[in-house]
Amino acid sequence: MSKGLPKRSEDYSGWYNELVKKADLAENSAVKGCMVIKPYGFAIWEKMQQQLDQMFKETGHENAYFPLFVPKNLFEAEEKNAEGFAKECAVVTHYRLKNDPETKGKLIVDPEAKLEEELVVRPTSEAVIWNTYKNWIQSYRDLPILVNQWANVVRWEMRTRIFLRTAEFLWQEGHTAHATRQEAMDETTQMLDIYAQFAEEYMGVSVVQGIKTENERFAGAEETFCIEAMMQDGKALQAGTSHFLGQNFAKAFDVKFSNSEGKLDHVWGTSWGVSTRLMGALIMAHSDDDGLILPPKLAPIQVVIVPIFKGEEQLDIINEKVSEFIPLLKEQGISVKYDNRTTHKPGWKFAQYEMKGVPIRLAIGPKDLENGTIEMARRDTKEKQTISFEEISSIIPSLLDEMQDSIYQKSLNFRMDNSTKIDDYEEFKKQIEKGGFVYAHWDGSGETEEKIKTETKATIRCIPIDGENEEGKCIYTGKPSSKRVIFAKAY
RNA sequence: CGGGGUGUAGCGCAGUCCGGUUAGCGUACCUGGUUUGGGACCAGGGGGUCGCAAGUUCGAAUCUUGCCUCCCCGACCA
Repeated sequence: MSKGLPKRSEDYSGWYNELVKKADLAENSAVKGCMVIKPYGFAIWEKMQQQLDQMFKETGHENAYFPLFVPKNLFEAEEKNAEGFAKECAVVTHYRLKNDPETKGKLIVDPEAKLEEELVVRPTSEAVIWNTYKNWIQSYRDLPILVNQWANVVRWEMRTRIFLRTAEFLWQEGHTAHATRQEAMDETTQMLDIYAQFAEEYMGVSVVQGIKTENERFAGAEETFCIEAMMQDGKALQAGTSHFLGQNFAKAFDVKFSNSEGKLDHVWGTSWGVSTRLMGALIMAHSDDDGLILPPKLAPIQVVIVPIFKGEEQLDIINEKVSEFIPLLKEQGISVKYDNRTTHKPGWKFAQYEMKGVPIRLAIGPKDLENGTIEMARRDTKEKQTISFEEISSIIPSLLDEMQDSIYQKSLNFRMDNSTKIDDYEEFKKQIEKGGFVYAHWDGSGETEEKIKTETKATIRCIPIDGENEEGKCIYTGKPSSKRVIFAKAY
């Protein structure tokens, strides 16, 4: 492994690509557009999953699993949804291979094994799930249905990037069905809140909650809510979406129920998801030129201990000393790794664990044994301090909390510092070039949105939910507007 | 999908233009020794279908054709 990363300031995307590899998170596979998530990267994803899963269950959701394949006739049932995804679908057309009669040892697709009904590899599961819900729902007593699935999906993207946009990715998709519009809308916003809470409290990433414009809305939804995060290069990253589906899918799949008055009505739906893209957000939001910076709550290893020693006798003494306080940390639910391998030098280990973003490093050597101390270094600020053995079990947990908070504050400050209100189009163009979120007035038309996008590459990330109503003029057309929206270049 | 670049040991690269000894270098790896408070040093060693396939040639990493990967730019991207 070669040393060092490209500098963020010189080559941001090169920095990201190298970091993903050097921190052992993931790598490109032999399959076009598909990644291999390596154990260390997957451990972070598992921590995210566990936390999200818990939050879903606390709000009454259950996990289930639906098929990977969607028969084409089901897929096309909801027209807008089908149209929106059609261009990026992988399609199974045959079910058998056979030996190539012309070249020994090669296989060909057996032309006689053509499927009568092609199967679409799910780019999202609304179709197959709503087709199933049809059988599950007869009465208002069957509602609500609150189901989530953890799955993989495939979207045949033209241009891929590890974690941010891959042809196959892992995600969760919640699909709920409700008796009333209000209840479905409440579900939609509840899940958006959960995503925002997860991003901020666990990932330490500050986000804006908002509503997508019609152009950016999920195909088949009546309204799409999202959380938008800002990366260190000032670009936006959509970190999660929650869709109010109205009765669109219920109508497309004929999902009706009798209400308490005995009248038939279509059910109301929502769907919501976050994906392995969150890994990309986590990496890009916090890390520096020395490697990954992980928020303690999602770090697979929270504390690493590195012994510094000459000879086996010294190592034995350190081993013994360390074994005294490791249980005190583990008791408190802290994950600790003691790396007393003799195959690598301390300096090498320091650099490695910095690359991998381990929040706290403890180093203990002969000097410390003499003084009854240990050197404690925090990854985010690189600060080191010497503490006594007695203090370890009390200082570490509070430092982890402090780091979690400080990482979030830094992200929040960064977003604030790079958010500007602008009312002049020329100035707008300059600011978009610089990066960050630009709050500007917009006349509400898709046409204007499209023109601004063509001229500046900026898209409307969202109409912020907590934005104040404020009279103004559209930055492009000068037409009246009642609220600012967020423009930014996005991943 | 269009334009550009790229593919040679685990990783990073040179060699390719102008075909010709045994395909090199750094790093990583293995062995031995000295080391160990920020990516150690010395000596020795192993590892290659030169992206894949076909062709030209006495001879191909090098030339030709086709295919594929990854990266950058564009289009596309709930």
